Amino acid sequence: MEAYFERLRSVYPLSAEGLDLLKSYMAKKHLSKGDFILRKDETCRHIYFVNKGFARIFYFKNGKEITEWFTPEKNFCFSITSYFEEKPSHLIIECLEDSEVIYLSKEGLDTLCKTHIEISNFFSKLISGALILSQKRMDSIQFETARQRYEKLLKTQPYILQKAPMQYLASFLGITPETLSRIRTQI
Amino acid sequence: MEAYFERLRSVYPLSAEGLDLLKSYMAKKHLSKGDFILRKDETCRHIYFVNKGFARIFYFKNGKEITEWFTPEKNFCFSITSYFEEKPSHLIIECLEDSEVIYLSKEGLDTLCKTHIEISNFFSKLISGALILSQKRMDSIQFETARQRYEKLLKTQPYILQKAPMQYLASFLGITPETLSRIRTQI
DNA sequence: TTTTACAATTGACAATTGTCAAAAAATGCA
DNA sequence: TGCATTTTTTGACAATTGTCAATTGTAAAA
Repeated sequence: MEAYFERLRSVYPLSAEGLDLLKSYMAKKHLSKGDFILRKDETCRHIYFVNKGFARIFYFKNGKEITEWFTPEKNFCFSITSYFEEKPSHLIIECLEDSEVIYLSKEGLDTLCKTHIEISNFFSKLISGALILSQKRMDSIQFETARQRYEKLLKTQPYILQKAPMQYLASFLGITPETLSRIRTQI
Repeated sequence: MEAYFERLRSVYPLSAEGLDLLKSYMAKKHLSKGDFILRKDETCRHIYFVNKGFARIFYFKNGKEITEWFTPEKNFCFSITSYFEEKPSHLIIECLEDSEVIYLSKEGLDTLCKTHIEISNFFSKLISGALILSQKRMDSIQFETARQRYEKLLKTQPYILQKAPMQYLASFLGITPETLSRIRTQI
């Protein structure tokens, strides 16, 4: 069995039948560094699983790129508002490395959720996980300094610091590249 | 039919049977101003619906109260991390007015979700709504100034400004009461 | 290798916000 | 009503961060 099936089961313990159902709505794509998983103004109709590689989620604010999140290997990503509200995405998801991405279609997932309670529960678990992440990140942004958040990143997700350019990290932390540079020299 | 049933159906169009199932796990409480819906270190075992009144969600950071969110009438609230991870809550939910609150038990909801696909879909819709809210608030916090957020609040939820004391609003906006006071004189 | 373009750092200065103290205003209670 | 308490506002100053410009470093292309 492929590794990402195990990852799906770590979200919610799906039966073999449940996995097969999901599988019928999944597609694997190989993308190169710089390719887009989700383009600007495209409606997000899939949940993406970065099986191999590394991606970043960003958008433009006053002509500048703002990095919102990174997606390391073996993690999910999607544009929350575009997906649920079925509107064009202001978020852009880009591969920072050559990547292998599994696309799970919203249409398929919605269909399965209507008829299969196991899939519906899987989906609940998936989005409640996203909700917890979102909540923790919000707390972090509002009530920690940029330095504290940088240090936390250094401890908990050092691979992000290794893979992502400073300018992306700076906008992710909500500060300018200059300020990040000064923080780094003082640690 | 009571008004909050209609509100539940605005989240997801439940059948009469579905509503009855939920109803059996709901309890109504009347609380006074200053009462707690959720105490510190208590595990959040319900989703709360503020049918009448007004509540705020806050926590302590370095001995100071930080307001995280307000819950106006006809809205839901709960501690996301405490509820899903079943851990003691660092968040406190307090009534800022005499309130009528509907408690929907996690235990009941979990039980129903296992066997009733309609309830499972209702729950998915409820938490995806929370996820969208969380996402939008995160964008707002990270990439708007305190003044922009104050002005947006003034436009979209003026009742919060009327009901909540300045000090709560300040910590909600992530600034000091002094800075909020100065912003207000300049608008 | 050299060139070129982009990324990261550094310095000087401006703008914003926080801190602390005090005054003014509002609120609750006897 | 009047007093006590709390909240909000104001002022002075310090600390932090942003902006802009210049410099250095790095990596891909010629």
